Formats: sequence, C-alpha cells, structure tokens
Amino acid sequence: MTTTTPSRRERLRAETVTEIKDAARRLLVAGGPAAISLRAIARDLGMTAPALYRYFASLDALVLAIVTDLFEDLRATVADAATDHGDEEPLVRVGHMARAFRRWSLDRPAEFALMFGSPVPGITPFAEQCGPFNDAGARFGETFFTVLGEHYARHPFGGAAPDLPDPALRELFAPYLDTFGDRFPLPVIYLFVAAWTRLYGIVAMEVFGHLRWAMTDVEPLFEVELARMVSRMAR
Amino acid sequence: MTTTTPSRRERLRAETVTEIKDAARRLLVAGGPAAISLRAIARDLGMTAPALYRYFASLDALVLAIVTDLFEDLRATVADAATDHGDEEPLVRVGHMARAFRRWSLDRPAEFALMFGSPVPGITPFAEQCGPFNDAGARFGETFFTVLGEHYARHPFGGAAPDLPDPALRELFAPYLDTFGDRFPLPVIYLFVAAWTRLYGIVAMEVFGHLRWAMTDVEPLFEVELARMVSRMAR
DNA sequence: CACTATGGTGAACGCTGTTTACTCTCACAA
DNA sequence: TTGTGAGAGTAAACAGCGTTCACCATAGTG
Repeated sequence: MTTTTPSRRERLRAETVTEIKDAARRLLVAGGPAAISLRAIARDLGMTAPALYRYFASLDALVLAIVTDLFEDLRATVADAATDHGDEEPLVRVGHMARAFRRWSLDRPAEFALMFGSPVPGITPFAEQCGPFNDAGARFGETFFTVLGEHYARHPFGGAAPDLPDPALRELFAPYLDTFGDRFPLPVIYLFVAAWTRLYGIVAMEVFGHLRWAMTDVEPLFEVELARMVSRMAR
Repeated sequence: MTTTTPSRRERLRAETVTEIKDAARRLLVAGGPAAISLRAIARDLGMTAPALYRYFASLDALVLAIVTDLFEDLRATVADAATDHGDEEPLVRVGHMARAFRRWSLDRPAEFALMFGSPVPGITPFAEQCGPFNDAGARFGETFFTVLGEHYARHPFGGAAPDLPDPALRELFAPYLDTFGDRFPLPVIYLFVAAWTRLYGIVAMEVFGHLRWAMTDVEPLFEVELARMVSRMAR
C-alpha cells in the first residue's frame, strides 16, 4: 500500500462522501431509484443542494458511484458464499453463489432495480450499466469464473456443445473474450451466459413481483432450475 | 354490440384521449418512461397541463392506460404469430410466439421497460404491474395457454415432473389456479412458468443491453434455449 | 502574514405534478 | 327561443426537482 497518510482535509472529505452515499442509499431503500434526490440528501445532512456538487459532478455521477459500491457489496457476498463452502465441489459452490445472489437481491429490491433494472435514461447511468463494462461488474463476473475454473481444471469439459460451431461461438462471444480472455472452452462460455440469463430471469421476476400472479413462493422453482443449470454445466 | 351511437361530445373526447396517449407514447419512445410528462404532452397538443386532468386522474393513471394498450398490442402480435402458422404443430407455434415476443420487445425497448421493467414507484403503476393481475396481462397469458392447450389435447403430458409432488405444486401455483383454473396438469404449469422466466431473462437482458459485455448477437443463444424449452414441454 | 484552494450559501432558471378558482362554450330542456 | 348546467380549458399558484452562478468564510500552505 502506498497510501500516504490522508491529510485532515482529505479525511473530512472522505467522511462527507460516505455520509452522502449513506443518505442516498436510505432514500433508495425508502422510495426506489427515483427517490434519490440531491435536495433530499442535502436536507438529511443539514446542507444545501449545491454543496453536494463539491463531491459529485451530478446526480448521475452519485448514482453511478452507488451502483459501483453495490456491485462490490454483492460480489463480496457471493464470494463469501463460495469460501464458506470451500470444501465442497466447485459446482456445488456455484450453486451456493447463485443462492447468495438471489438472497441478496430479494433483501434489496430497490438496489437490485438500480443495478439490474431497466436502464432508464435520467435515473440510471446509461452506458456503463451492469454488464462487466465497468470494473465492478467485471469483478463480479470474475468471482464466478474463478470457481468455474476450479471445476474445469479437475473435470475437463466433456463436450455437449450447443449446436453452434466453435468459430461461430468465438465471433459471438468476442466482447467476453476481449475482457476475460479465452480461459474456458467456448461451449462453457455459452453455458455460463445461458445460465446467467436464466438465473437473472427468475430472480428479476421474483424481485419485481412479476411472478405473484402465478406462484406464492419462487424458491422451489429456483432450486429445481438451479440444479438443472448446474448439471448442464457439469457435462 | 350495444354501443349507442356516441354523441358528438363523446366522440371529441375519445379523440382527445387517443391524441394524449399518442403524444405520451412519442415521449416514451424518445426518452424512456421517465420522459412521459403531462406538461410536455400538453405542449404537444397545444393545451395546458391541468386540462389533461379532464381525461386522466393523474400521470400514473395515464401511464397505466398506456401499459394496458401496450399489453393488448403485444398480445395481438403474439396471437398473430400463432395464427400465421396455424397449420404447424402447436409447440412449433409456441416457438413462433416466443420469437414474436422477442421481436416486439427489441423493437420497443422503452415500451418493454415500462411493461416489464423494474416497477419504480412514481413512474410505473405499482401494484397492477405486468403479471396477469390486470386483465390485459391475463389475456396475454391466455394467448399462450390456448395454444398449449391444443398441444396437450393431442399429446397428453407424459410425466417428467420437476421433482415436486403435485400437492406442493397445487399450493405453490395457487394464484395461477385461482385466475386460470386447472386446465393443465400441474407439472405443465410448472414448465410453462419456468420457460416464461427463462424467456424473460434472455429478452430482458438483451433489451436492456445487459448482455453486450458478453456477446454481439443474442439470437443464436435465444434459438438454442428456445428449442430446449419447447422440447422440455413436449415430453 | 498573505494568499489560495476548499466548502458552503442563497438566489435564480427552468423543469416537473397537482390543485384551485375562474371563464367560456356547447348541448339540451323548458 | 331562451335559460341553464355540464364540460373543457385557462391562469395562477404551491411544492418539489437538478443545476448554475455569484458570493463568502475558513482552513491549510507558501
């Protein structure tokens, strides 16, 4: 660590920054992404709204910072779920990570909406949304890839390509390959992304209440589908 | 039809209502759900904002009306996809319906966000969101159930329950059963909901741009997964 | 000690949803 | 034909929002 001792000024500034973020998160939890307002934050901290511009260039910049923090929080939670079961099979640990993702999301619907919801221009930082375009998202993905890497190191992937020839897959997953390199066989990348969309579908619909018309409890469906996703990756 | 001839007043009123909705949809397409504003609509129509309250009780009420219209539009599009292939196997037609759903959604990202995105209090009509709680959503679901009914009438469902006993499924899917009755074997309901979450996951992530970090084109993945979903329902 | 970067304020601009009081006009009944 | 009342629309206002600007105090540094 080469962090020079923070000056008194820098310390106070850092404190104020976290106070601002905390107030913003309280508003987020209380009223959803749209409830985050600079004036309300300023009221909370006993300041005026323009003062906040000394710390964040705009409301969007503040929201983006919060999203980054949230991704780090989620990543740590998921990573903990993996290490908590460090003695189990890697694919079993992937299952635990998926459960941790669901649990975290259900406990934080507003935060989930901000991170994974519809990127509404004006409230959600548009371009660098979710996907590992931003570093926080990339580290989140990395958490899964690490454990998956352990599995395929022990049990080389046995085949079962998804009807798509490797050259096509390579072109298809060019963005992934540019960011993460070709650590895995191409079908494995396919299976991971497919599982991720499936996981997202279940969790997002559950968090957003889009399944209440059909079922009282999504967990059994989640568990059954999770088992199928994992066994599909095991082949 | 017992629609009495609409008076001149009623006709003008209906015209204004559609003009308001059209202006709102233009704003929606141009700037996303948050861009729908009564004052902007009023400017568009050469009126003042309070005048709109003669037609809609609030902004939320207007948005809800638009969501209802959109569900009807989507339902019609999906139903057309089924009838366009009326001579094919029912399950093949379900595939066409899924494709129509994806196509419609990709062509209308803002509308999709309004209907299926995170229900942000303040902009999205909260409770009666998506799920067939509202009638429009119910009719949308009905479209799928009709075609599925054709299939299972010809090919009775052969088994492959999802590891969940029927009594548990019956309790789990109580909301569905209350609305749609028990037309199908319980495992079929499970498979349908599971497929719906999977379809939603892929389409929502594609529409929201949450897959751009991984792949350039989602269609191949969509087709492969769709084929698997359908074949799972065929057993 | 002087000076400057930093943090904060108050006023203002333009935007938003919504409410209130008021006016005008058109349809309809006496 | 002449009221009359319902319907449609307006202007003004309130409260809130993000953001910018001019200004001021203070704390840290040369």
